[in-house]
Amino acid sequence: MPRPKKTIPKPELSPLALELIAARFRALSEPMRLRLLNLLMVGERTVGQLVACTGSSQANVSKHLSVLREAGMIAVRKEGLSSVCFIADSIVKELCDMMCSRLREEMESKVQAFDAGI
Amino acid sequence: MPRPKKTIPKPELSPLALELIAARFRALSEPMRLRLLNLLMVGERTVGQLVACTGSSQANVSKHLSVLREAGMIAVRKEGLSSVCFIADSIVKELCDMMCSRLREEMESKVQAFDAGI
DNA sequence: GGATAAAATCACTGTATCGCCACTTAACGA
DNA sequence: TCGTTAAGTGGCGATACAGTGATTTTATCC
Repeated sequence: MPRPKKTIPKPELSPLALELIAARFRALSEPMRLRLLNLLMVGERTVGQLVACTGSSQANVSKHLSVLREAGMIAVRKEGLSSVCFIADSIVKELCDMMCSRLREEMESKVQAFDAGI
Repeated sequence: MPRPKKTIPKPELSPLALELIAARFRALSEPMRLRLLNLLMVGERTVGQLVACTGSSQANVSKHLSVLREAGMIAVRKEGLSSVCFIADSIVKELCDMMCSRLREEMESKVQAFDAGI
């Protein structure tokens, strides 16, 4: 058997699958959470550092981090009093880069259309 | 100049960029919209067909479609009385496939951990 | 023009969530 | 044990959004 994993025919996604996928996209659907992820892409940071970087309240940052944690996108390591956060899923960077470059493409094509006199 | 496009250093995303990226992920953050996109991946469909396939109300489907349209993910072509919807951005399939396979990986690894006796 | 069908839009309700404030919990040091 | 600091949690008000029903717009046919 050369192919132990059968390719999924994907006739239709189950309600559970839809909800799980939606939940992960939902975690990426808030600017503040994207900002936190963007900061964490540089390197791991404590919650306090993220609070300082964003200028938001500690409670708010903590809540957003827990959303990202439940979505499996970040993980937390305790170090003394601090909690060190880091990206736990490489898909985060891929997804954001993909979306970001796509937006850039679209905007540039709009500029071109504008310049072309449309 | 071999590199007319400078690579983006990405020190930090602007608030506008964050909002635009978040908005696109938000469009993918609802099960019903994912379901509509999933149906459209098979081929183009009229609004009425999508209403029939999903079993949801016409008003609801119409609203979700307009969200997807504003996000640039689908486009609509008028054909007589009907509006034919189709995927307008190939990134949709990429993003959903990526998320879907990642979820599958995670679940399978959980099953393995379970079988291993954790 | 009038009737009909398809889709969009409006008005409304219930629910979810963002941000803030206050409080609690957890971990370290004196 | 007490005090301090870091982070998590619960409550609250405002806002956003999903879903529904009713209405309006748009296009076709008679």
